[in-house]
Amino acid sequence: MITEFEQRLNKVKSLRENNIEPYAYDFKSSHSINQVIELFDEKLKPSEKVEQVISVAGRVVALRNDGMFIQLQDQNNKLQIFTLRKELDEENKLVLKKIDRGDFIGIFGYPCKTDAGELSIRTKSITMLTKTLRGLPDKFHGLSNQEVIYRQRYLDTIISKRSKAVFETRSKIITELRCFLSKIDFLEVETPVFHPIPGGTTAKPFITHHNDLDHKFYLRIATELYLKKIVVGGFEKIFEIGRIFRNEGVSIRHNPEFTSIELYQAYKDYDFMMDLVQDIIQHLAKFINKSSIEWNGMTADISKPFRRIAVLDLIKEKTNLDFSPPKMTDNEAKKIAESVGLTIDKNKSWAEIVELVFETKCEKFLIEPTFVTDFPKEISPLVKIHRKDSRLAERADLYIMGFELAPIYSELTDPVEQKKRFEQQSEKFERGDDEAMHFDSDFILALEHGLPPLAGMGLGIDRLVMILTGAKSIKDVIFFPTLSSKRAGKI
RNA sequence: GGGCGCAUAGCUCAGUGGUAGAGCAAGUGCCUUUUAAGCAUUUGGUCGUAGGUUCAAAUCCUACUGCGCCCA
Repeated sequence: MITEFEQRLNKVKSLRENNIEPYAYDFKSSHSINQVIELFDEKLKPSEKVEQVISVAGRVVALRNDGMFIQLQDQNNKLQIFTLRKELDEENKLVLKKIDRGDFIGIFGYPCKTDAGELSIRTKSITMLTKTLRGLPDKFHGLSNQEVIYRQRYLDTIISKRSKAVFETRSKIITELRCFLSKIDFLEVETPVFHPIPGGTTAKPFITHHNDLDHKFYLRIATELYLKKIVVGGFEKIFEIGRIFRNEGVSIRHNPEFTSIELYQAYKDYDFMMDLVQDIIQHLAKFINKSSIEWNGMTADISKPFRRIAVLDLIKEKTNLDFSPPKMTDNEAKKIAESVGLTIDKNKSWAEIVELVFETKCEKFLIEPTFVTDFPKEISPLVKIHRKDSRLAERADLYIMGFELAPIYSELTDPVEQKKRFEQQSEKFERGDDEAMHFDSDFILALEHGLPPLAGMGLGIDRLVMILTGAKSIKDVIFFPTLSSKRAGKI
């Protein structure tokens, strides 16, 4: 009884016995596969050959006719290798014999076309670059086991062109985002991941511990408060792209660690920031050649100006419920919400009810890009009070495809008001709301030194990549999504 | 957190109470300008884990683990 793994180990041994090292140190390719295609594909007719030796390297993804035809794959493309055994010396024959699907090889040979007209390289010599001990997934069906796709992403991206393209696009989007912001004079900054007090949003944090300081730290749930301190320090246009950690469930749109960009510009308000967010998203979409996007069976045009509507108007539009009368009590709000079948806890306030009605009755209909504006101030503790309605805050949330993509604020700059809001949040925390904000006196101290008028936004990069690439799950745009560490099955 | 579903060979999957199967991959031999190459042949399994029911369990039941989907 001998397993495939052992057979391959034997091949390693056998190559070494013949003084062939199956794990090479380097290989000098004269051309990438794309270059070979570009230079020779149109030039050659079926059965023709060029008398020029070139070299290419890559991974063997298919073997046909007992190794006579090999599909070689490099980072960007595939190319056929055509080998006539009788044209090889003994050493090369041995290497060819030992090649398995999955191995990395280097080839010296002549560009040619087969009788069937496929561009190939006619082998002069073969070098084993890396011998694999385990085979690739099924060449026709690929990988279908989701768990293996996530735990062994490398197998997925070897086999699935589509999956690989998603990650390439992700990288390009982030690079272009930096480039775009740099051109309009934003400065990229970095702030701590370890926070003594979790802040900047309402979410459950991860807790960790620093041994030497013997101190509890939280992994950041937002970058907001540190970034505002940087603005206090004299920086007017800044952003940070970084990992955020939230101790919450995993779903098609939530990964416990995800990448966000937060961006702040001094002397501006949320109206300005809505324009900027729209510019950024439209620019990135254009950059990857998309004017409309498809996601989960829905389509949205993102080339037009995004709709802007106040949350109270939106609720009116979608449900016919009116929560806008100026002196509406919590109890009146409760009755209105219950008239459409919602169950409302006794202690819920008008603000919380408005939020709930929006989330349950409106959110999912926001397919086209929409800025929902002017949320109740109570549920927006870091946001300036609306200049025209003291119940509301100058906050806008961008929705696309039925989910939230970016919150935008006229940031609260009044230290006394901020202190009051923190106190309210702390009370909520004391009452058992473990997502409520903590009181952060360091942040208040910074505000007391003066934060200029400030517009801010946060954008989930993973979600942006999802909608721009059509990926159904956030896990499809994260190389290694968070999974439980216990391994199922055998590997 | 709740509900539903899935877990069988390296990969993709059949098998629903009675001797564990196929295709691909891998080994051997043949063929040789193939396109999921072909022909012949061989190897490969603690049927996720632990219990239970049964003369008999991959199959039925329970719990657990992992993954997926839906809901909160």
